[in-house]
Amino acid sequence: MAEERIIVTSALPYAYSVPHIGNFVGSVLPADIYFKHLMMEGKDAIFICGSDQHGTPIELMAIKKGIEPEALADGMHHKIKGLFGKFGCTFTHYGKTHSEANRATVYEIFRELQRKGHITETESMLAYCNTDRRFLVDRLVEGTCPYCGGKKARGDQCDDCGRLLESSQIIEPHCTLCGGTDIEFRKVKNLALDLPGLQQKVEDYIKSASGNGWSKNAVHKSLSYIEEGLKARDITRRLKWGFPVAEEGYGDSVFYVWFDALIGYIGITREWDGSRWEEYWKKSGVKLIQFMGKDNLEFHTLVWPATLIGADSGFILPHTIYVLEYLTSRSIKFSKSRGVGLNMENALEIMPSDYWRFALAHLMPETADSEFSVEALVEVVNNIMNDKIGNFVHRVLTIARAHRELLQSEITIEEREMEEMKRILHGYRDNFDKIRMREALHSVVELADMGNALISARAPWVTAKEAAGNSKKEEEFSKTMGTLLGIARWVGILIWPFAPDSGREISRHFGMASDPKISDLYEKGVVDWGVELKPVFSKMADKEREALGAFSR
RNA sequence: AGCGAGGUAGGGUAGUCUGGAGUGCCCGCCGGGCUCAUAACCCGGAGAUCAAUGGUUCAAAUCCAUUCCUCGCUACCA
Repeated sequence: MAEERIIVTSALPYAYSVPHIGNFVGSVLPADIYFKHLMMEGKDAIFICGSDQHGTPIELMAIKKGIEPEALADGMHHKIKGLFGKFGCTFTHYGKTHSEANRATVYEIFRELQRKGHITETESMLAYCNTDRRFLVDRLVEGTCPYCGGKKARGDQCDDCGRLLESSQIIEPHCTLCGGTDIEFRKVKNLALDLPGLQQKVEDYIKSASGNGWSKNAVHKSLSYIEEGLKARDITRRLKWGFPVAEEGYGDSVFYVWFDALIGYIGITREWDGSRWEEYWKKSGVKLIQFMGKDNLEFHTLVWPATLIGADSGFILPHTIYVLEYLTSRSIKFSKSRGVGLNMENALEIMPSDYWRFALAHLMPETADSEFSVEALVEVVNNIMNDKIGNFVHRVLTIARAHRELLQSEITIEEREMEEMKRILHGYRDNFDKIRMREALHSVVELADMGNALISARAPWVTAKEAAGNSKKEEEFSKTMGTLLGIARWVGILIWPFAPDSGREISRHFGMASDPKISDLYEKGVVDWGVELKPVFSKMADKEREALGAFSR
């Protein structure tokens, strides 16, 4: 039987600012944990992610800084890529949307959509600044709000009354780029994806695919959009930064950022391996599993499948669309649009990446928004990760080292305990199958709980004292420690997707050098006495709490 | 406003699809144990009208209806 092949993706972070921890926990972290699990299971899988580089905000920022958008986007791309690396993320390829491979893919898919009649035109009024000689997106037009008279209304929304606006409604509009008032409104055309024409096929697809572990939110929301009726969605914009649209009448347009960002999943795979990418994207039976935050829902459940269905070029469709909810916080601020608050960069200055990975996985908003606070973080890090897991491993290894002469060279787990461990392992794998990673992590905690209970019940430190000249006690001690060391070894292996550095550190004590596999659980275990023993984790102290406190609201 | 998702001990969550004793987990609280370990660990206990109201049912946290509260989406943001 051919081995199942899997593509894991995370929503592409926008290369505008450093992602905050809410962004991280909402897509890249779950995707990375899930991918690591697949690696442990020995699956044929790749993990694709990268920078979403085009679009208005980056173009505007570049204008403001007086540099080329590409330079800006590439700079941020390298920074973000480096940060994910520091957080232990192991992409098969972390690419970017502004690449030749993606450009080629975008044009190919566009041509197919066009050839098959899925591209229509839309018309709208758009502000044009005669001074800057460019079109102005709504938010670049400011003036007086027609409803409340507020002076700082932007073309998309009035901050004073909160109403959504059209830039043409603004009274006395001026351009925020040059400050001038020489603005006129011109009728512009855009190319659009004919979603109404593809709606039926998308609906059929959602109904057949959503059984594959889609979140409730994703299914209900998508079907509700379909019930309302999909509208054509623009795929072009009057901007300079992006892939130019090589069509008559669209000389000053580029493809809209969402269009090439979604196609970016394919483009990035192609950038990774120009000859093998089709073995992933165009082979039936390949499972595409996509992670994203709920803000990205309809792009992935509706627009993206519609694009692939419409192009009809043999592309696979998403198997599982896994939509995470939000990490929210009343106490700590993190905002991407404003670029303030606790982001991935300053998080690392507070604690090592494993602490964040573990704690964020424990608080992961899988089924509902989850509340993030200093107290919640301290609780997970200090009580669960450190006291339960770290301390368990440490105390077992300490006892073992103190009475090394009483132990057999090979770790043997007692039968009854082995059954219990297998039960926990079954839960762990089962939860990963269902993509319930928070629950899977809980199985690791359960294993440590089991170990802590066993160590109390058996009190090996007592048996060790009684073992002098007593072969029965010696055997008892040796059996107990075999089981305890076995549990500690399992903890090191199973914690790896969540906290890879710590998992490896624990595993080193058991002579394991490379990244673990599930099959390693049943391999002969030994203890490497040569490895220096020190606590795996430490608690968050006042210093770390204060550092976090600096990001309080 | 419309559309989605939530509201379960003091706090945080799972359970809801497929109804069957309030069943589970983490913290906190109370009592006990242990001294191998990082002031850690183990055992036991108290604590919940499962948001509210009405309905279906032998039986409702779970199904239906209505109401209230929270979050998200409804952008020429991505």
